[in-house]
Amino acid sequence: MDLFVKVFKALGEPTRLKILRILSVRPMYVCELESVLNISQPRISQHLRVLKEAGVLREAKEAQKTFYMLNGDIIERVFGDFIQFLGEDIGKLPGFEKETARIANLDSDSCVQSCKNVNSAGS
Amino acid sequence: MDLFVKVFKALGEPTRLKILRILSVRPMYVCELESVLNISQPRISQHLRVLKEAGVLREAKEAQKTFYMLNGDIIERVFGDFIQFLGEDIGKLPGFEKETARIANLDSDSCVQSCKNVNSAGS
DNA sequence: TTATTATATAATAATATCCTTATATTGTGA
DNA sequence: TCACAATATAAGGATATTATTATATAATAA
Repeated sequence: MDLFVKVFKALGEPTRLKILRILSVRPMYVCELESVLNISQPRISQHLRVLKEAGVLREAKEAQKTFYMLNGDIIERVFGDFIQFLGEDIGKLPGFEKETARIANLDSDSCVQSCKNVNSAGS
Repeated sequence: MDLFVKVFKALGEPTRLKILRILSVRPMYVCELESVLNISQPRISQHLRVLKEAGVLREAKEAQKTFYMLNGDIIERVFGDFIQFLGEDIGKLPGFEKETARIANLDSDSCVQSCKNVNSAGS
């Protein structure tokens, strides 16, 4: 799930989406992105790092320059995995053990805050 | 593009992803989510609002209760639209006019900051 | 009407994100 | 080596997000 969060967080920012869209035209150097986007170089570098760390971009160093490109069809794959994640039997998902158990225990009284536990206190 | 940002931002948060995953088992009342997730009610309500405003969830009021459910296959549709957005001819995208023009003007000197403009200043 | 249930909203503090300015790093050519 | 080009990183302030606590709203039942 952490990967989903990371990727969606990376995509959920307008400047990064613009960078992605530009790089989907063709791979570019940072300095080219700077010309195209007309925003500051550190700002671009920082966003590129987030996208790279999410696995969405790859980089290729060429002398002083760095070439950035979309990382294959990773976005499609993550999207597919996410749809699958939503459709999967929740009992099979790691990290949802407690939730699965609590869903199984949901009964019609689940929403009644009143004296549910008072009587079971025994005396 | 704003819609993409809104949806990805909504998905890019662990608690909201958990809520989504739980609601993909079946629609639930807020109080049921509270039992299942074991987190505070305001926290759940606030996340539900974000998801609803992104269009990912729908709600149905039933007396005092509110029933929340996944909004059909909107996620799949947004994902599909986004892949299409990335593949589209950038010249056809609203909001990318300037970038399109600047890409067209990129030349081999695009990365040379030096005296590009000095000579053209005329004298 | 009054109390209670279910939910939403408001206010606040803690944390995270984003952008800018400044500086560091690394490679290249003079 | 020295200067510079290209990029990355660091530090700072401004803003946004998240979670908590407290309160408001709205429906229902007594």
